[in-house]
Amino acid sequence: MTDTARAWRVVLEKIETDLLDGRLVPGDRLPPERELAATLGVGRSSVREALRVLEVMGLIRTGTGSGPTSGAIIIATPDGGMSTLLRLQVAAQGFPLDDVVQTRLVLESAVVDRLAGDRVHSTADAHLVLDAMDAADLTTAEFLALDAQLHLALAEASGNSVIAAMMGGLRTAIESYVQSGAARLPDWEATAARLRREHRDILDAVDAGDAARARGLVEAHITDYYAEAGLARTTP
Amino acid sequence: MTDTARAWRVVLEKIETDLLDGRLVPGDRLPPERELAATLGVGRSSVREALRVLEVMGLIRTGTGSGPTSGAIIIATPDGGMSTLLRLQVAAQGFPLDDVVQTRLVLESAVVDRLAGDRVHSTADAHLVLDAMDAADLTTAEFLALDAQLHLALAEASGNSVIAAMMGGLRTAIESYVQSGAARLPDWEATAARLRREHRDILDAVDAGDAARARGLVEAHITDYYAEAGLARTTP
DNA sequence: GCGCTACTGTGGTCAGACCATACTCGAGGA
DNA sequence: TCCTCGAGTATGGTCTGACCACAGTAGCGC
Repeated sequence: MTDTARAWRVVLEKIETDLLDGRLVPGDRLPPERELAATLGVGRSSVREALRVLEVMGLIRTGTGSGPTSGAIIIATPDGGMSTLLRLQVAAQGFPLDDVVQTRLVLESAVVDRLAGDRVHSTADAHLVLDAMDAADLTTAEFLALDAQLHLALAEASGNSVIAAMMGGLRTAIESYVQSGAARLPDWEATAARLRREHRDILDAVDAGDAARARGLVEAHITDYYAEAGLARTTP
Repeated sequence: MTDTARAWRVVLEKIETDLLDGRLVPGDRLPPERELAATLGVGRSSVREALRVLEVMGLIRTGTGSGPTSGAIIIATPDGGMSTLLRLQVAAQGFPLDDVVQTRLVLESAVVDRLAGDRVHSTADAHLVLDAMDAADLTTAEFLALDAQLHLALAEASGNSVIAAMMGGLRTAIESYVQSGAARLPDWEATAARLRREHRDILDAVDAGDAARARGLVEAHITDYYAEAGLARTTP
């Protein structure tokens, strides 16, 4: 029965077990598609379908030509895959916008909480982005991009790659909604000024080690913005 | 240049924009592969690569034959895709085990916090699983499966589908590690008894509306178990 | 009117071909 | 000897066409 299962799944499982057993580690090259197909007794197109999944999920990178940079190479960079998954699910209405925002709230609160708690990690990157946001000639899109970068910098500073990937993905998933929400604001400049102030306050609280205050500020920061832009309920 | 980009991406983007614009909604059927290929000017194999990605991500379900259940149908069930993504990333060492456990901690704390806070949601499902776990003749694997089910029931009770999907995925991702960790325990029966007790305590706190206590109990519950099984650092 | 059969439409898979690309290696010249 | 350049080769990217398995449907014969 197993051999009647879908051919591409065979390929996927073979690679997954190779990963689990340590036969494949990041940096390794997979066998050429034609060779994989012959080894597993499936067609090359089935191999390609499996590789396509792995590529979108951020597990491999493929390169044409020959030499060390060609072929399929294990990379394991989760950001892209998480973004794609969340974005598509939101688009297909598998994830309500509200739930995405609430989840962002949970994760971001946890991030600043931890950052403020154990002062091991540096917020230097976040400060750099913060300063960049003070430029006066930013378009709305540029400002929002920096905003996303700032929140992501905080997540990365906390040192948890899973949370960082999830936050990046959540942000990407609702990016188009954030853009259109900003366009609906009555006075963007005023909002931008407020956001800048709130960002500074949050980072101040984090740097001061005041976890409770940082958490409260972050929650207000996110909740207020989405409410103001008409993107989500004010209360969960 | 964009039109010389990868053919399967064209297909993926076409479907994504159709979803975003509401031209496709859950329950709809996609055009047949051959028709999609002709419409978009790509080969059928490229279409199939895109559909494979959508299938693994949980956006579509494909069926052979003819009639209403055949073809590719939009379903938007995120659980499978999230599980696959996290499982593969953990296998490929893109996500350290510690980070997965810590993220689970963050999400689960938030879940019980919210459940205890606004008493709108019912914990009836969780109680059912809890009772099932009292059966005396459970194997380790069965107990762990129910354990996973219990935690997932709590996440679903909180009403946030994103968090529920993430928690389910995180659990799946580390399932094999949890299994092998349980096998290393000196006295499984004693641990199981303790876990049962902790589960009851957590649900009691939730039902009593004591958010702070529920949160503390959950954190201890998870942290202790992983520490005992030698799967993660005790402190972040 | 009923039941069976052939047809049709769908995804699943494979084989083969061709192209673009990027490295490799050797021949030939400076 | 060393450099340069061109042919060769290995790889992914794509398309085409073919065949199979399966499920519903229509039409035919009784």
